[in-house]
Amino acid sequence: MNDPRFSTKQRILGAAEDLFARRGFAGASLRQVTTAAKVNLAAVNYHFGSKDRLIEEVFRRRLDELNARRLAALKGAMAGGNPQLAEVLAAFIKPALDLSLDREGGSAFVRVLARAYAEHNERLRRFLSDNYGHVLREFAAAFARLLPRLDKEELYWRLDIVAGALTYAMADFGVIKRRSGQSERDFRERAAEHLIRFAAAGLKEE
Amino acid sequence: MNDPRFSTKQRILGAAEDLFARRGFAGASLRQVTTAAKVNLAAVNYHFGSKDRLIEEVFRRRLDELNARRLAALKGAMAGGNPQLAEVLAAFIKPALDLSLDREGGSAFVRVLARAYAEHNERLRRFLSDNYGHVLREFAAAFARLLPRLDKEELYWRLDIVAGALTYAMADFGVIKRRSGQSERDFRERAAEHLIRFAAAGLKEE
DNA sequence: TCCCGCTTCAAACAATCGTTTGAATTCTAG
DNA sequence: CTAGAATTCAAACGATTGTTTGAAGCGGGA
Repeated sequence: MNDPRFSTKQRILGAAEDLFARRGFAGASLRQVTTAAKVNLAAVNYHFGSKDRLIEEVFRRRLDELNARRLAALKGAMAGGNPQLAEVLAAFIKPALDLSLDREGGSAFVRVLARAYAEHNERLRRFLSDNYGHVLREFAAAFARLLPRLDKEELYWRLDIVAGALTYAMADFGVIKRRSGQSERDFRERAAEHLIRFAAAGLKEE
Repeated sequence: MNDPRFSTKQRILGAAEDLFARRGFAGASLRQVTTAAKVNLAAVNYHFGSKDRLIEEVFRRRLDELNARRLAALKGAMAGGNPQLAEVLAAFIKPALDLSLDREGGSAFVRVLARAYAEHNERLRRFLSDNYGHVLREFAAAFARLLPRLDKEELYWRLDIVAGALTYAMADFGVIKRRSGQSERDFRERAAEHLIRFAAAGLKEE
């Protein structure tokens, strides 16, 4: 009993993640969330204070680990001395892939993440920028060292495009569907491979 | 007077487009829409029947012309006999760019379009697929002729990535901001150029 | 055992939601 | 000018929203 993995707080976060992914932040009501979590309606305001703060906690729970993995993978890729472009790209993309394979709602979360981009919500953007902006800056610096012939503006443009393609691909927005024989893991890994090769080609160009 | 460009119907569509872009379909209420449009609340249900049908009309108004332009540009690119990859890409991307430059809400609409992807709303997806799926199929066929060495699955993967990057870039999700001296048109055209070159490199790879 | 802090609960709060109504107004064709 | 259709209007509908309340239930230390 009392396993913190199934605490009221975690059950709310899990149900919120799922419903935010499927119906959006405004589209999913607290009553839907608490019903799915098998929790009393008032528990959200008791544990989180408000719906906005619940949304922030949904992000924090996943992004803390995601970005730690990304930075660790980046450090690993840079350690060898002469890192390959594909390695650095993989350091950014693979942890997101792993997250999307997490049995407990990870694939829902990447869709929530994509929604966060679509929402031009100022409060949410500032929260994400304040808490996780340094990760993007570290990767930008790494790419700058790998592609010294690209001027800064050109590099930023291309990284921006890569980030867009990644967000879109991870959230399953695309038209490509998994074939019936194929496992989810297999499908995701294939997607990451295609994405890394495509992005590497676009980044290296000229 | 009675200019159809400023009719009740069009004013509602314009206001809805703007508010859907900023707050999402669920996040923007009909009261906010009708207030912004300087129109009575009941006018939405009188002219469109329901909020869902209003959403569909917001898409139809822009997509009819967008897709007609895309198909015309594609026909132009294929007419020469030996079309370049960049031309076909431009036929797909440039009309979206032009739309995003339309003074009357075009830039809001591309953000609405991006939201449509984030919403996994079944009704909306079917509406878009039914009405505009044939455009994507025509472009896929054109790319298949241009890249005969890629097998079908590989091609679909890459087109999927391109579509994601385009959606993302057009909706201004990225971190790149327009410099103060730069005009909106200039910025958008630069974005399209980067996107076309990046996508062409990724599509041609190997 | 009793007590106290933590958590859960049913119920209600005012506000806002999409939609409907029926009368008032405006437009248009004869 | 007038009849009738098309449109706009203020008001209200029941349902649902996020949040608050105060009492009930709970578990562990004295």
